[in-house]
Amino acid sequence: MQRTLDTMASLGELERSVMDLLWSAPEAATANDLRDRLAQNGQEAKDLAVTTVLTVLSRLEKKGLVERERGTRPHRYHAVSTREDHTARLMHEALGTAPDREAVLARFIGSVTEAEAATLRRLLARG
Amino acid sequence: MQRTLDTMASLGELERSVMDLLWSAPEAATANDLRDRLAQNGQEAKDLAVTTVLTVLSRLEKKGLVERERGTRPHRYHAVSTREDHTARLMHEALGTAPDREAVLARFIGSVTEAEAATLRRLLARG
DNA sequence: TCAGATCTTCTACAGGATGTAGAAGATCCC
DNA sequence: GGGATCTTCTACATCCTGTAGAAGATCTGA
Repeated sequence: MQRTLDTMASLGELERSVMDLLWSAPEAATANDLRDRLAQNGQEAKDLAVTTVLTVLSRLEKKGLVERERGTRPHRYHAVSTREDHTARLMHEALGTAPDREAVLARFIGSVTEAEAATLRRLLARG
Repeated sequence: MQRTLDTMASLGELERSVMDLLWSAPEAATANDLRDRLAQNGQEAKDLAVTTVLTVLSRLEKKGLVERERGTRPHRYHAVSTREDHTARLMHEALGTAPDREAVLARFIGSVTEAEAATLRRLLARG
């Protein structure tokens, strides 16, 4: 069963952890960097083989979420887009799956906090 | 690997097709109804065994997306929530995965059509 | 330059999710 | 009661993800 574009966006747990690390650090990281940081992640600390991290990075690369610099010797990896862009795109993809987008937006607005609503008003005002 | 709540929301192709049928018809449907409708779906017409449809329905039930009326003899199935509610919830879940929700909303607004932006303004105005 | 260290790629396997459906058990109607 | 209809159980294939060893590639100090 082929995964369509949108379902591809759903990441596994480890894939997600790696993306979180790449997203929260500004610098491109090596597989070893990531391995070490994963080993020190408070609650869900994972002591993984570097090859495991490399495999995950390759898969993320194939999914288009990560890019690697092949020039440097320990390859360096970085997220292709910011977490915010990625998340916004996911939201947009979800929105796109429904025929009546306005109705979806109506429900969505209803489920948003007042603070978020205020943010939205502000963003939509100067637009 | 346990699926978290949000990843559970990502459906397979057939599961998605069945949900689409349940969402677009007002009446609760039997497995046979659905089987027949799947067999007449223009492009991606699928000629499936009824048991296949039943299996999928059971799985959707387990995921909380579908409810079945056990009273009637051919059980009747219907979606638990509307497509719009479901989609809005997905969007909200996506939003929840990012620490900086406001930044996500900003990107999201940027990717929305003018018509949708207008809808949002209207919805947010009377709030 | 060469050998040990470091790094990457290949290959592999396990477990869960999904598509698919037959066999067998349950229920209904004539 | 018995054939027809319906549901549940069981099963298998494939894909995705987690996980990592083996083997190949590359680098670096002596």
